[in-house]
Amino acid sequence: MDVPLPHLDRPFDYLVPEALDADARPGVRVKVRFAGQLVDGWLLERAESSEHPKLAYLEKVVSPVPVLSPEVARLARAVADRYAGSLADVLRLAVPPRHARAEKAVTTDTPPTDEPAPGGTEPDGSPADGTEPDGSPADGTEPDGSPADGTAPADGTAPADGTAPADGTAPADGTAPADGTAPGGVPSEAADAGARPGGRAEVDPRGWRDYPAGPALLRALTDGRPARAVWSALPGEDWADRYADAVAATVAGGRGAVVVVADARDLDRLDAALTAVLGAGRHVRLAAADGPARRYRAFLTARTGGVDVVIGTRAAMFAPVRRLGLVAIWDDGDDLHAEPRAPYPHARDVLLTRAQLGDIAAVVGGYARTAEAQLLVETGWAREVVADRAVVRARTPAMAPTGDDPQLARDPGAASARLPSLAWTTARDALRADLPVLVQVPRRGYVPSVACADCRAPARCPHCAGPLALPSAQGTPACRWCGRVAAAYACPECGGRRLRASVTGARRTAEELGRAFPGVPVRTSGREEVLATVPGGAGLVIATPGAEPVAEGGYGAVLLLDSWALLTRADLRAGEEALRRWMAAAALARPGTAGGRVVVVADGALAPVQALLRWDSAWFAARELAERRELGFPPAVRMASVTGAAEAVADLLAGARLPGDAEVLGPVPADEGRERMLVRVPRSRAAAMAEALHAAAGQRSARKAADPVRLQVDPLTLF
DNA sequence: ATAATAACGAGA
DNA sequence: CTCGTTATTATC
Repeated sequence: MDVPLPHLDRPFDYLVPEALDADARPGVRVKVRFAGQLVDGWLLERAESSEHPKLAYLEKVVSPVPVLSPEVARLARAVADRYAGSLADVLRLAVPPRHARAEKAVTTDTPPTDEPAPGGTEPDGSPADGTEPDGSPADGTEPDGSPADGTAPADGTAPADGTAPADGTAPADGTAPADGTAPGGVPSEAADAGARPGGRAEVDPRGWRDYPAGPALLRALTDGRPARAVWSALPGEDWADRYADAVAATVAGGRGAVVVVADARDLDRLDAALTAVLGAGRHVRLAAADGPARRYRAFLTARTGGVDVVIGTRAAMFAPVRRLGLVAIWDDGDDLHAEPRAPYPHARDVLLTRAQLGDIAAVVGGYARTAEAQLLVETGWAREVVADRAVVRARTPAMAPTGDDPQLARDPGAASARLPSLAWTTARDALRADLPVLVQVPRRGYVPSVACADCRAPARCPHCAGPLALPSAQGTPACRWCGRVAAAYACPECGGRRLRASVTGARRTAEELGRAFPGVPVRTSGREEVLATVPGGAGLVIATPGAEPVAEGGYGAVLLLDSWALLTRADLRAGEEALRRWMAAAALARPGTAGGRVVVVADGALAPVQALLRWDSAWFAARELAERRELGFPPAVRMASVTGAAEAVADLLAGARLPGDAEVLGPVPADEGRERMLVRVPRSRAAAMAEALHAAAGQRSARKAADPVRLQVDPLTLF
């Protein structure tokens, strides 16, 4: 039922009129009369009988195309359960809005039928292997709204099933759906592919040879084994080519792939790489930015089996792909991978859930490793694919930290105001060698902190020394930590009373640098205009994080400015995020042996800076994860945030039958007068917490509680 | 939203 | 004890 009310998050039975019998197949959109009105819904399965005494008739089959595949239906249910959300909400994300013209175009090319055999028996589902994608044991209850007892095997240890791969893959919990059937109730072709004896085409591992476990990973993909990898890309790595290789290896084994990237630019790059490797017409791209018609067309092409490879932004994470054999995500630390609509699933988690539910390989890749990816490695759910230190050293640009030079920084009139001398000389040398120089500058407004307009000292709260921020352009500055308003701020350094936004935008920086290096062409790449590539000769490129163009032959120098602004953000992920952005920029520099240099304007003793200098984000991620264990933050634990009007939040939590070991923290004030409470449980209780919160939300919606409450599981920002 | 149903209280 | 009103709950 396509209604978002949590208390209606379950299937309802309807009679199928004779006239609709042929079209009424699992996966089609339908309209039904519900509580007196016509509502949209999904036909999940056909059955012979119903428990319910008096059934109404199906009103209409919206379209005979079974857009919701059994695999995706099962995935959507699992994602809803994980995120304490409703199936309807997830399906809204999983199946793009119908576009009738696109549907006509695609379905006249291709017959709309494929694996879900009409009238096929539906297994009762939930093989319920007791592990989560992160390798932690799930607790006993599987709140999938499905059968009878609702209990799953409580212990997370599944017997090693016969298909457990020897190399490049995780040990222990590679559980297959017990009976070898796909969710659709037909024999899984995937299982066939895995069992088929060798002799298939082998794909050249190319750049994967730089990683000791790389060739084995590709072999596993071709052999149809569910390898799981956390990949730390080398600097200078052409990640899109590597993913194209991985997809090609999967396709060579007769299976399909889904690859998710963060933004349109990454998608274009992957698109090109894939076209080069697979040829045109073997894949489709699925992105909301491509428009409803193209998006739906791509979706249907995949759904009807026209292609077996889907790439895209997070809109593609639910893409229906036949015989899916690989899910992959690039740069999983990018916050664009977090879906902003309820129930706020993260692309990485959706893909990993998908890999877990089917016997599907997974690759989580990036230059920088997230704490979440580190958890996959530490729990043994995935194997790391990393280069040897010697190779890393050979590929890494020469890196150096440099402190902010107070003399220059205090002289706002100087053209080089923001360039410490090491950064300046490094850039000059690269330009003299006719090499391009990349300057990474945080986005204006990214860090809302303010500084003294006269001496540029960061404005700090007089009470707690927290960073002051301007809520709006003309507001009164307030402390980000304690919330006190600093009405009459006076700079402790120089006594100045005027404040300014402390982070200068890319345009301003471009002007300043243009003056510092006269005669050198300056390009900017940022929010308004993102450049994909720049030519190899001398030139300055000013880019905000995520918008750095690739330079032909690599940059001679990369300058990472305003680093303190990234590091002092009041955010749990500040360090991880800073490292991710630095590595993404530094990866575009030439290797040190070819003259590539990176200067980061930050204290070299800081851990994220250390990790950058050594190109060792695995070390940093392990440290980060250890710290989160210490503090009790995700991903070491599972957290949920409950946001809304104070009474509503209290009401929901009062009605929630949380697991005994749940901790309730807060309240802390949230924006617009609402407040936020956090619920924290050990990972083993994650499912129970989600179910309890979803049920409590159901109780509230059933009695039509007015003020809404937002439930978020593992929200990206905690404070 | 709306209908069925349970709960309640007043008057016979 | 019954009827009429109101709160509650399920909605195929």
